[in-house]
Amino acid sequence: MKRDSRLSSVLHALLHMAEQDGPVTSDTLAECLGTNPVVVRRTMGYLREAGIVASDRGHAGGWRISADLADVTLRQLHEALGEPAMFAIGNRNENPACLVEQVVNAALEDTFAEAEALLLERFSDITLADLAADFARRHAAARRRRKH
Amino acid sequence: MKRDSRLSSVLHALLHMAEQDGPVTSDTLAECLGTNPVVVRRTMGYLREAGIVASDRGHAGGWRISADLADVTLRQLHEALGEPAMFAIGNRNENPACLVEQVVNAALEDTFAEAEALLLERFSDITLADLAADFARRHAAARRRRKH
DNA sequence: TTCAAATGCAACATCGTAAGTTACATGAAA
DNA sequence: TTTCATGTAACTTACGATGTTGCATTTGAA
Repeated sequence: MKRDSRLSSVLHALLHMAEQDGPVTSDTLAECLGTNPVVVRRTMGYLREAGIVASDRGHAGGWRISADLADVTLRQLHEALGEPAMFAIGNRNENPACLVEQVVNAALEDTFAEAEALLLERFSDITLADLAADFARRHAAARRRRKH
Repeated sequence: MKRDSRLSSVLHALLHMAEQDGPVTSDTLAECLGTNPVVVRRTMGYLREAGIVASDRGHAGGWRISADLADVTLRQLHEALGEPAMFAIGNRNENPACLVEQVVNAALEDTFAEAEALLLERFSDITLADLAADFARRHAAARRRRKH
């Protein structure tokens, strides 16, 4: 299964942007992420539509976070990306005439719906500020280790 | 995302087999599932390795369930299929040097691990016998409706 | 014995989609 | 007016489940 890593990508990008003073260019972000600037623009474009980031063209342009870090949850980011499918496992046929298959679908759908609800709930609880704080903690710890 | 529907497929096949007296051929199952007999053999082969079904060659051959319906859980089937990835969303890079990305990965991994644990727990609770009973219930209800 | 019906399996083709790439237009600051 | 940046369309690539073809093998019945 090929996984959608856009949520991971935008989180990585946003935290780097949060560490930076001015705007960050697509080229810089692409280097951080190990990808192509066009891919960065394409993916960050979804966040711009959702009002989470802004982009400036021309000299000294690039990407900025246009929201409060404490207000942006993983769930919002997931929604901004178009709520891609969470699961790599699914029903063979979504609207079967076969009664047997309906039973199978119902059982799987119920189970996956419960798991998706849990995921969305956790996503709602995690903000960019939480992750930035986690980073700051680890960063300080790493610096202490280097001193010894 | 292209989803893995093998779990759905084998459940559908197993319930049809449970309704049947003798062995069921790959051709018959393929028709039920709307697919190709070779795909059926390939997928059911995993269940044979796990001891859940058996296959007979030659005349009057086909597939049989070789376990008690009440003993086979969705979790066992998932394991028999090689425990395919549950999620269509994942980290961009599994072993990043970047501390920022490590923080992102950890947050996502924790969340998805919790959801996966929930899924596996639910899968452990559902047996083929449960689904067969559910089918029998719906089947009877549908027959009653037709009488009116 | 022979034939037909079934699985076993290897090799290859198809398909869908995120990701990657190329090319060029557009806008903003020096 | 030149340079640096994004915006975007069009195309290619990568990948794995799924689909397909072909043939060997086994089994029961005529």
